[in-house]
Order: sequence, then C-alpha cells, then structure tokens
Amino acid sequence: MKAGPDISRIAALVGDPARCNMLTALMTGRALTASELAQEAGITPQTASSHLSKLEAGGLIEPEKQGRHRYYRLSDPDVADVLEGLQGIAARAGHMRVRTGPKDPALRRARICYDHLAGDLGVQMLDSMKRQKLVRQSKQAIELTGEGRRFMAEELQIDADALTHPRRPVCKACLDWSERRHHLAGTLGAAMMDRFTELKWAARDATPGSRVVNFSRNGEKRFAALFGTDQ
Amino acid sequence: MKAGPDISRIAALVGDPARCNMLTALMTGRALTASELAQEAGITPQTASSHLSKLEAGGLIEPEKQGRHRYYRLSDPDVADVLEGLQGIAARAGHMRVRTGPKDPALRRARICYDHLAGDLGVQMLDSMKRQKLVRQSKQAIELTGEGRRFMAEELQIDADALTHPRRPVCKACLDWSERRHHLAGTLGAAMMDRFTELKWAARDATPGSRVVNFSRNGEKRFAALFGTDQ
DNA sequence: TTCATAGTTCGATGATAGCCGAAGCATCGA
DNA sequence: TCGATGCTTCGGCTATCATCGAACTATGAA
Repeated sequence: MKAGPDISRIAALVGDPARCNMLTALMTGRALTASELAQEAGITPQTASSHLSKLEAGGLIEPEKQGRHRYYRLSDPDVADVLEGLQGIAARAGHMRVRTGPKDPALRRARICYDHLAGDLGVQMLDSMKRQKLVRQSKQAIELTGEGRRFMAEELQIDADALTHPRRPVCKACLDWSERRHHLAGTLGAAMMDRFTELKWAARDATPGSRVVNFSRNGEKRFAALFGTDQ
Repeated sequence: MKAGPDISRIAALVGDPARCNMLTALMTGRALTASELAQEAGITPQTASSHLSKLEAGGLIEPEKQGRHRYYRLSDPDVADVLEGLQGIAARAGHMRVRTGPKDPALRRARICYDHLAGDLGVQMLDSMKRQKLVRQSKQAIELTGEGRRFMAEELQIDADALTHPRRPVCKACLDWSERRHHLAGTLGAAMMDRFTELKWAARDATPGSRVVNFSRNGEKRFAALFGTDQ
C-alpha cells in the first residue's frame, strides 16, 4: 500500500467541510479565536477544538495565546495560495461559493480590548510609536525607550514610572481581533486609553455591552497629530 | 451547516491516499490507463474505477478513450500547480515523500503500441509529418495529404491506396503512453513500422513480452533524415 | 465465431473519523 | 475567593466511504 500519507494527509485536512470553513474564514489574514471559528464552521466548540489541533499538527495554522483566548491564523502565505488555487479549480468544476461579508466597520475602526485601544487605530498607534522609536519590540516583549518616557510625560502627562505593576507588564503586544497585527496592551496601553477618555478625545459607546470606541472630531485630530500614519 | 461543499469537496478528492497516488502519478504530464493507475495506487481495478469516476466528476482528470483502454490525464495545468503547492506544505510540515523514479528509458524512447511505433520517436515522427504537411490533423481525425502520398511512395515504398481497410482507419491519432502527445496509428502507422523492420532500421527487442523497439545505427540516421526535429 | 483483456457496476463489509454531551482546566473580573 | 467564560479532554454514537468479490459490458485477437 506504499505508505503514502503525505500530501494526501494535508489535503484531507482541507477536505473536511468544517475545517475548510475555518480555513477560508482565516484567508482574510485576520486571526480568529477558537469560538469564532467554531461558529464560522457551524459546529460546537468541542468539535472545533479537535479540528483546530489537527490543523495545527498539520502545520496549516498557528496559535497565539492571548489571555483566555486562543487566536489562530494561517501559518504561512503559501497556505492561502493553495487554498486560492483550490477555489479556482472548484469554481471551474462547479458553482462558486460566496463568503460572508465584512463585520461591523465601527468595531474594526476602534474598540476596547479589555482596557486598552484596539482596532485599526490601535494598530496604527503602535506602528507609529515604533516608527518614532518610543518603544522597541522584540517578539511579544515591548519596551519603552527614554524617548518614549519623555513623550508620555510631555504629550500625555503619563508618568511611566508609576505604571509598574506586580503582575502586569507595562507594555505588551496584543493580537488585534480585526487586523492581523498587534496593538499596545499592558498598563501603558490602559493608561493611554484612560488619558484619551479624560481628554475627551474618545469615549466608549453608550450602548451596553458595546466595545466600540467613538473618537470626537477634535480627538481624532489630536490623535492623528501624535500617531498619524505620516508621523 | 452552511451547505459549503465546494473547495472542501475538491480537497477531499485529493485527501484519499489512493486517489492522491493516482494524481501524483499523473503529475508528470503523462496519461495513464485505469489499470496502470490502479497498480500505482496499490488497489484493485474495481476500486480504482470508482476513484477515477469521482476524480473525473470533480474535474481533476480527463479521460481519453483509446480502444479498450481508457487513458487519464490531469485536466488542467492548474491542477498540477495546486498539487505542487500541497507538496510544498506537506514537505515543510512533515517528512518528504519520494516518488517512484522514472520508468525504463528504453520504453520511453521507442516501443510498439499494438502494431505501430510509439514513444519519443513515435511522437516525433507524427510531429514532423505534420510540419512537413504530409498529414492534416483535426482532433483525432488524421488525413494523408497528396504530398504525403507522394512521400510514402517515394521514400518508403508504401502505396497509400492499398492501406484502406473495412474497419480500420488509414491514419489515427493514438495517445502516447510515455509522452502526453499523440503518435500515428492506423493502417499507415502499422505499414510504416513494418517497413522500418523490413529495412532493418528497427527491430522489436528479443526479450519475450518486451515492447521495446531497438533502432540500428543506420536506421536511426535514416529515420532522422526523414523525420528529424529539424525537418 | 470464440476467447482474452480492460474496464465498469453492484452489494456487502469494515474501519475511520466527525459529531456532541458531560466533565475538567485555565484565565479573567469582582 | 468565587463565579463566569474560553477552551480542552473523554466516551460513545453514527454515518460515511474505501475496499474487494462477483458478475457484466466492450473492445481486440485468433
């Protein structure tokens, strides 16, 4: 029987409808939690967990632990390429399948992640801070630079020395829900979000349970001045 | 459950080890018969038949009927591309699988297909004949031109008019086993092979059951003069 | 015609694997 | 410290599907 379980094993992983739904949901590049993927595939969390470990063992997806969540993303662009190729063949052979549309745009723009800023603006902020050399990042570890301390004191009246906490880091990279990149968590991330609120640059949406963050017109301008894409 | 049987269905086809073995065997571009594919996959012909119809229904392979044989080939280069992509992922994730080596090179070079010449030289001969406008081909139908009739009479002492047969065409395109292209069958193909033998340009290998055709040094030269790649 | 070979169809069998309920960890928030 | 939430593990059920033996069709050879 030739012992040939290699490429077929990978293909079999994609061959299950539930797993395939998960993979196509990940094709946008976003990282999704196990529960979200379960819902996407229309199965219970138990079943999803089993599928996800198989996909991980097969090297198709990679996990990133984030508190009590577990984010999964495609492990490599090549995986997305193969999936697209399969879609091409499937489209030629049969009927096209339309994927689910984009989620609530306000959520993607700016929202609360625990106690800090996430979404498009959150990612943009961390990017800008790295460009301005306010922080140094290596993997998940982020460190405030001397320049960064000055910046926080002068621009946002935040005393970096007061941010140390027994069980929580000052800076932490947090995987973004809507983007596939990181935003800033930790006590600094929380303090900055607090300051934005105090300065009335931004406010959490009034709707109970909503995680949306609304920026005022002035707040948006000030925010862009500090962390705009051209900074 | 979302009703999503599209890309996963294609992937599931590749996901079965037996089918996967067949597909990888076809990745060389060669077309293979159902029995050969069964042997390649290590399964019985019944099982292979079932698999082949599924692969065909999925649009991954295409059949070409050839007498009592049924040749299968990959339906599109895209299919080979996806398979290669899967191999890449599989290679990264686990252990590489080494495929079976190339078959007997003498068989690929020149052999008997029923009663006419096949293999590299057979394909080359038909190509050359088309280039020299000795025959006209449209799909599987091949027709000898006036020029072709003269050529056969002068160069090979073959009377085309004597080749008509109640149940067999004079010219026929026959799918080559080792190449993926056609060579010349029909009564003309048989007559030409007979003439090559009579002229001692070529002879069937002495080994019983062997389909190899050996060309003499002189025969190879004369053959090349008539049907060489530069003709 | 008759026999042999290539391929298919049918039916029964058996193993794989997806699925969920229940229970168990781990982390967060108060 | 306690409850809530996200996720995993375990056990049993069920459906799917690959597999092969047997019988059938079609083509080629004698």
